[in-house]
Amino acid sequence: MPELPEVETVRQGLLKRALRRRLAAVEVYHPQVIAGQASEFAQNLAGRRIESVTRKGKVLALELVGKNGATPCYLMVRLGMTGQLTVVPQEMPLEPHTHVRMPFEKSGAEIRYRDPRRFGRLRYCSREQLDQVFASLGPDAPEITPEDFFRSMKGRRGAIKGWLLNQRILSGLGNIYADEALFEAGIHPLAQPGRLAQTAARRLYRAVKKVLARAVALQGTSFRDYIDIEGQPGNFQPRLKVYQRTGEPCRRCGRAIRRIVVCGRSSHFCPKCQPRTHHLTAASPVRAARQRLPRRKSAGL
DNA sequence: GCAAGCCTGACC
DNA sequence: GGTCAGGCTTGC
Repeated sequence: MPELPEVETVRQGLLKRALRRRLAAVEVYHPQVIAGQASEFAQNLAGRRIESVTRKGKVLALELVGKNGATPCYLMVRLGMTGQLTVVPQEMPLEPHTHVRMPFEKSGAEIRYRDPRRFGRLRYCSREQLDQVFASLGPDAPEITPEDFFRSMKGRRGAIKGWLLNQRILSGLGNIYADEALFEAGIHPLAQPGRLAQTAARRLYRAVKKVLARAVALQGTSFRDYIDIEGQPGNFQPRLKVYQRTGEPCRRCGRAIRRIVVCGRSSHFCPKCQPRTHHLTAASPVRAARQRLPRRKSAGL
């Protein structure tokens, strides 16, 4: 699952393999992965040259300029769950679920977008539109200051796990690194951000940065689908302490790792290293009742 | 049937 | 505004 370390690895790969390349053409095989009109997307990008590749959180942005050096435009990429961007020889047979091809001019290579579950999106946009999307995201997780981090926790009563996953607060964490950071900090996924002790909040701040830095250094984590630009998997899997290790012994204390669902996401934690303190154990009766009843669909009724 | 990121919409 | 469930999708 591409989270910040995986997206950053892809960005670095694009810098190496796609920078200053001109797109000879843009072919879309599955318009569903394009935000907006696929024909417009293809027409606007074809013939342009990749000038830079930036990232905020899990969002990638390729800056492209036309031949006349007119206003640059942007190719925004969200990989979703199973999205893969690769740079491969044009003659390489198309893998199943390849939705977009962008062959380079004067090079035998091309960029391909493949995405079996099609949760990812490619979007053609202006600088203003890109800025809008970036502005809607909280600070990139490795960049967030302690002041912003602690301020955003104030008064928050929902689960810390959901808080870490909220891209408007800080951007880049997904399920893997949220679980890993909470383990690193010794905090239970249901703890309340606004009620964390100062020491715990500080541990979490450091844990987020540490876990992400390590994962970036190891080119990310590959579960099923993630690969980098060259098709290589990441190397962080052996360093995972809790994620997808339900029932296995904690690497710190030996207790069996547990799995619970928090905010609809599976959450893995060590019951001994991440004790259930600093949060209300009693749910309010109203909320408990709401959770018991499946909500009715609003459409179609 | 579950996993995931992101969006929408319901509820307080 | 905060919070969270549900839906999308398909390979395992």
